[in-house]
Amino acid sequence: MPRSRATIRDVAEQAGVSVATVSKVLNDRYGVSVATQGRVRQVIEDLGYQSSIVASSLRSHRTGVLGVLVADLEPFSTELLKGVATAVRGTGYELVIYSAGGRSGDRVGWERRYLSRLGGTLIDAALLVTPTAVDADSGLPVVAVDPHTGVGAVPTVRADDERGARLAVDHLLALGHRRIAFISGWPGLGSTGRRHEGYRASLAAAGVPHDPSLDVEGDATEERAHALARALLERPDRPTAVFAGNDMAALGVLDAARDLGLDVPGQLSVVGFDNVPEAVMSTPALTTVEQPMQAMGEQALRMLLELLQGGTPAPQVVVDTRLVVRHSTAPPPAAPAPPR
Amino acid sequence: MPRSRATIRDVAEQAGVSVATVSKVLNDRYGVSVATQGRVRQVIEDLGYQSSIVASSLRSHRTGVLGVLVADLEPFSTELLKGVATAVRGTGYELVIYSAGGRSGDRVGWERRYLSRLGGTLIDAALLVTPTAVDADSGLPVVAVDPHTGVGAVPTVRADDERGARLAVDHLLALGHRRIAFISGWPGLGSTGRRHEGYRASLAAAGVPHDPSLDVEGDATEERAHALARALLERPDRPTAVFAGNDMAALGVLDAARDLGLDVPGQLSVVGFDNVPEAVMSTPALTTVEQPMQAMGEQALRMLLELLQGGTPAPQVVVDTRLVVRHSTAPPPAAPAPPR
DNA sequence: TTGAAAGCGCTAACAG
DNA sequence: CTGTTAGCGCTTTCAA
Repeated sequence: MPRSRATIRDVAEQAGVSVATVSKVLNDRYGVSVATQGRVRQVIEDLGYQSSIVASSLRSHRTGVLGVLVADLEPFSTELLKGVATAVRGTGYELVIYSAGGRSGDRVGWERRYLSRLGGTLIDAALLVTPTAVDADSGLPVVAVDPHTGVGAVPTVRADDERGARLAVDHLLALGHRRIAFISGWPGLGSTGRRHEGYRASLAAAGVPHDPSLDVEGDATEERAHALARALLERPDRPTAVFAGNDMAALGVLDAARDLGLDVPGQLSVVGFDNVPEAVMSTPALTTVEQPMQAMGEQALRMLLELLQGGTPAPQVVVDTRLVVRHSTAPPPAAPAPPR
Repeated sequence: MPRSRATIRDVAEQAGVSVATVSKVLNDRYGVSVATQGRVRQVIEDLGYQSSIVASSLRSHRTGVLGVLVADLEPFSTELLKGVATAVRGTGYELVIYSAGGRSGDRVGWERRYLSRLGGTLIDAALLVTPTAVDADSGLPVVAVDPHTGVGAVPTVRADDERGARLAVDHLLALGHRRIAFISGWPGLGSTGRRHEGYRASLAAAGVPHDPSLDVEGDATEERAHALARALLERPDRPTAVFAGNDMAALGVLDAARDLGLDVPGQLSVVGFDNVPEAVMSTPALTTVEQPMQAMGEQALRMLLELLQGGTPAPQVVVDTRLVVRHSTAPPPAAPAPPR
């Protein structure tokens, strides 16, 4: 009985063949007699042998595993991962996920380090979720989902954030709102910038002047949005609606409103962005802009596969967003009837 | 300029030393002059060199990475992972997560295969979340969280499920309910069995006869619980309360009640188990039994670390559960005042 | 203080 | 068809 894990050598000895032969049957290579093959397979079975991914990839420079690098495991990345997992099924590739664990300190360094320590030996390609930077010369096929601005020539999948934001703000405007605040998502993220632009554009198109004091910078946490919203809502000239750069932030706004005894949507309308599962379950259910997170994950993985096969995927795939009206939006208090 | 990633050889050449020396400075070994050290570090910097985890671990049999194997990325495992990520911070270990992607087909095989292909070469130890089976002889330090029944001599962390279930059912009984249905979680999971026992025990202690037709087998999906609950609630002698084996199932019950126009908690009380984030956000907010998922993740990782350091962690750590009463439970319709 | 050499477990020519 | 020979990139004796 093997004390530690069996190696290819153990199998070779037991089967009375060379390690090369074992390697061949392992990899379904040509040139092994059926008899030998059977014998070897039997020994493999008996010993419970499993080849070491590490050793084989070190030699063959192919691992059969795709890496996904995420900054943290939160609702957005988790949804995305579900799509990634779906798309990888049946491709023969396996998936490993590296999470930076939310530490935001050394994002750039973390991504670089992982990419280069793993690349070529541990993973064949990588999917980066909201990466801060990507070296084009990492030598590894890479696809990014919603990267920070300035991330270079990497194939990217992202949502049509600007349009989504306009949809959200147009909806609020159509309800009669004029004082519409914006609490942004993570600064630096491409999507954050585009959603902000959509907000400004929609306001401008409606001839509503932009009030910078209603336009604040948040991140993707409920806590921060909560604090920000509180400050906004305690003002005498408080907004009648808040558009949050992502759902978690919107949930924080909902909380802040509850704290202050403000009825949503009676006294305050709130719109989010993303449509994470949590948005459906809030009280009231959140009106939000949906970006198809799972589909984005699937799409990104497909592009990675294409890259792996030597193809050239589109440099940027933009997926549609759509407004999902639930119960956190209504006309402003004492508003004129909305224009029809 | 290096076409592909720099290797230790490139560094050695550039610095005019041997690879052995580079390896020494890389690993902070004794016996390198300060001058050489500086020179080597400089070259490493210049070349952007990162040692390959794979190659180094192949030789040293130590990787510095801990693996977490999860069947899927759902609310429970995700919460747990947050705790794991917290506990790993500052230990010098890195974390990689392998997800089977929810495919339930070949769970046992998947776990074995991964454990043995990665063990010793890719990960130093593994945390298994709801594993179906663990070979004691995998040769790798392993800790399990809420394993299936029959998983052998592996250190385990789990919640006090039976007590939690009793808490839930006692609460329902105290409110005056007598017809209390149970929709279980994944069959086979240890926690599922214990929660079921708690349900039976609580009923028995109160002298309420057990009605097998109210005791059905679910899993951890909203869909299945929805269907099951629908069937239960359409019966003329429908239960006045449902205790679900996990929150996702409870959410499915809530949905089913909504479909049928049943008011919760007015006409039906619902209790879940886990207290996932989604439970707070449902309408009405879910009364549920909390198991400290993040803490469980932290605990499990600490045990793994202890194992790694040659220690002997407790064979089983059982963490407390507690009832969180929110708004999905109330006395049954037309019930007598609850006994005080 | 340094480097040469041996090998981790495996695959990839190539020769037999 | 099968085995021999060379490594992949790195760490680790052990001599120099």
